[in-house]
Parts: sequence; structure tokens; C-alpha cells
Amino acid sequence: MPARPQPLSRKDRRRESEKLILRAAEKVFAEAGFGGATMQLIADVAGLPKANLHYYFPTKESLYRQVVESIFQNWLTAADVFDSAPGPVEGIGAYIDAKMEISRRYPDGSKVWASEVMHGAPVIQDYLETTLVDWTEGRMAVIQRWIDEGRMDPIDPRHLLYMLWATTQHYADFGHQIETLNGGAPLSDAQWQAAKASVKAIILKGIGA
Amino acid sequence: MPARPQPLSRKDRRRESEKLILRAAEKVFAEAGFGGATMQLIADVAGLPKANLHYYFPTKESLYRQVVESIFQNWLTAADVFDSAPGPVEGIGAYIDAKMEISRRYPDGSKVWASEVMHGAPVIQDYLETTLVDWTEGRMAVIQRWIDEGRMDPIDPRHLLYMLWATTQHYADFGHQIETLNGGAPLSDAQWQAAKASVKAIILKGIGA
DNA sequence: CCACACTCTGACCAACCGGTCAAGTTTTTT
DNA sequence: AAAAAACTTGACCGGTTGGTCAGAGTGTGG
Repeated sequence: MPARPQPLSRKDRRRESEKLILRAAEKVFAEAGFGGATMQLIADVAGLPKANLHYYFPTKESLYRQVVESIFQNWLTAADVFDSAPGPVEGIGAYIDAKMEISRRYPDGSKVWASEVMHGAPVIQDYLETTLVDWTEGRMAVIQRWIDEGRMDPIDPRHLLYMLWATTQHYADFGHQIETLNGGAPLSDAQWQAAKASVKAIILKGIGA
Repeated sequence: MPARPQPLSRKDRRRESEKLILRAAEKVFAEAGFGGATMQLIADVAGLPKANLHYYFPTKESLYRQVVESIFQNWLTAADVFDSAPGPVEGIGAYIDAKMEISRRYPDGSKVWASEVMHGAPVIQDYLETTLVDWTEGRMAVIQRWIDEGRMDPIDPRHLLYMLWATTQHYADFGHQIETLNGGAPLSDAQWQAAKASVKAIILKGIGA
């Protein structure tokens, strides 16, 4: 019996349409920013009439909000590696790997997030103040514990986290600049490995892990 | 004899008007992005009628271009400290100090630059391919020399530069996020010093300098 | 003092944007 | 199969945007 394509239910079709629109929106928002993006262009990228977008997402801002929120969720879950690690070498090393991989695979999401924060986080300020603050304090406590256990130098955990975010996200947000400095070509597989290795080597040695 | 306000010449008045507009434009472009910025808002911030802007800068894009170019120049000159240094501790240390200071004093410029690059550098791609490539290769050679002289670990100079850019500019581009994580308050003088010290400590130790 | 070039600005315009809506089509429920 | 609910879409609209322009104001060289 062949894998017959089940006639998709209404909920499935709806979810698929929403995903299609959200993907197109993420791309357009990343390329043009919120102000520069137009519903018409998002519709064209998604291959739908503009009015259809407004059926699923009533306003441009609500569409943008969902894009940003999904990115934020993606961010948080990718950092679970942090907690289950016995020490900084494994924890921070895995965190760098995970974030570099996100930068490589979902650069658009990273750019949208960067743009949102740079413009003062007009739509996700509440998330910053609650979820991100909690998350950050949790990881800072983990790092502080490692310090207290003598597993790394007494670095200010806050600035270490900033450095991790900055360095890993840089490869997505400034990917175009990096590409230009690479002779116009995207980083090869080997170059990505080298980037990860360099980042990990400098930071892990830098914190005395 | 008192310092009498010399009746400004025409050229001086023109230059002053242009500076006034450029400052306002930098602020508005940083806050709203190119697409979100409006000539009307720039005019309001500058305290001039909108038509006056178009007298000095024919189009929105030409105004934006000049803003970005001036930022780029500011960038390059700020990195002279690199060359005259005898070794990585002084050179990279001073470079971090200089770039952190720029992030602190001119965050708007940093944001405009980041936004421009994130959107594919539509107006300064030629600068990236010529000036920035040359500049980068020059500093990479300096770092490589330090490595050859045994003054630091054999790190890939390229990724070290990326890390320096990412980390220092992060404090400007993501300043709002950092502020939120700081309880909503901007970093104090002491906190800025701590940030600089943390960054320098991790990186300089991380490269074995 | 005059002629000329430079500077300034309110009023205006075509193009475009986000969003609406009514009418049509498809799918599910009864 | 009929009715209801969900979905699709071309046409349309008020508001905003970048940019124009004629004409008024102002400093400067001869």
C-alpha cells in the first residue's frame, strides 16, 4: 500500500498556510526591516494574494510579532545544553556550537531579532523583561557556580554571556560582510568548522576553563 | 577683545546645516531603520522644514549614503592604534578600548552600520569590497606577524577580528537589551569599565597574549 | 546700490502602503 | 443535498511618503 497523501484536514491546511506566510515574512523582514517590508512583497514571496495574508494575520504588526516570538522560542530551547553540562568546557562549548549552528541555518531569524532589539524592542519588550531576564539570571547562576567550584576564572558572568551572544550571532547578522571578506563566497563547511573552533578556543581558554 | 562671533561665511553655514541634518538623520535611521525613517521625522528632529532637507540632500537615499559613509570613515580612523603597537597586548587592548568607546559615545552610528550590513549593504557594497578588504588584510598581516614572533597563540586572525568587532559593537547595537538586563538603567561609568575589562581579559588571555 | 546667486519654505502631487470588503469558491456539518 | 462555516481574492480606500516647484527672502561681489 502506497503512502497515500491523506487529504489534509482544515486545521492542517491552516497551519501550513500560516507556516508558509511566516517563513516568507521572516525572509522579507530580515532583508528589508519592519519599516521597509511590505505586505505585498511578503505575499509575493509566499505566492499568495495580499488579501489572504490579512485573513490569517489581521495586521502587519501581528504578523511581525509572531515571527519574532517564534524566533525567541527557538533561541531559548537551543540553550538547554547549558544546564545539563558538568562544567564550562562542555556547557559553554556546546552552547557555542548550538548558537553557531542556528546562525548558520536560520540567519534570517537572527537578523529579525537583531533588528527588533536595535530599534528598542517595540513589540517584545515584555518578553525581554520577563523571560529573558529570568533565563539570563539562571545561566549566570550556573556560571557563578562553576567559578565557585574553581572550574574557570572569576569572570563576570554577564559579560561572558554578552560575548557569547555577540560572537555567535555576528556570523548571522553580519554574514554579508563576512561573505564579502571571504571573496564573495559563503563560508564553506570547513570554514564554518574553523570558525566554531576559533571561537571556542579563544573563549574557553580566555575564561580559564 | 572678546571672542566675537564671526559672521559665518556661506560655506560655513552650509556645512553647519549639513551637519545638523546628518546628525538628525543618523538618529532617526538608527531608531527606525532606512525603511521606517521618514524625511518628515528627520526634518522635525533637525528643526527644519522638510523641503529644506531636499535642498541639501536631493533624495532620502543620498542622505542615508552620506550618513553611512561618514560612519565608515569614523570606524577606520579609530583603528590606527592597531599598527603602532609593539605587541598584541597593547594593540588589541587599545583597539578594544577604542571600539568600546565608540560604541558608548556613538551607538546610533553603530546601529546604522549594522542595519546597512544586515540588509546586504545595498549602498556601501563597493566600500566593503575595496577599503574594508584592504584594511582587514592589513590587520591580519599584523596579527600574523605577532603569531610568527611567538607573541600570541596561532589563532586564525580573521576570526579574531570578527570576534573583536562582534563583541565591541554588541554593546551599541544591543544596548537596549543590555539596558533591560541591567534593570532598565543604562550602564554606569563603572559598569562600562567592567565591561571593557572583562572583554579585554577574556580575549587577551584567550589568544595567549 | 544694484544685480545676481544662494538659501529657504508652504503648498502641492503622483505613487504607494496597510487594511477593508463584498462576492465567489471550497469544505465540512447536518 | 442543503445549509453553514471557512477560505480566497480582485477591487477599492483613506492616509502617508518621497519628491517637486514657484516664489519669497537674504547675503555677496561689483
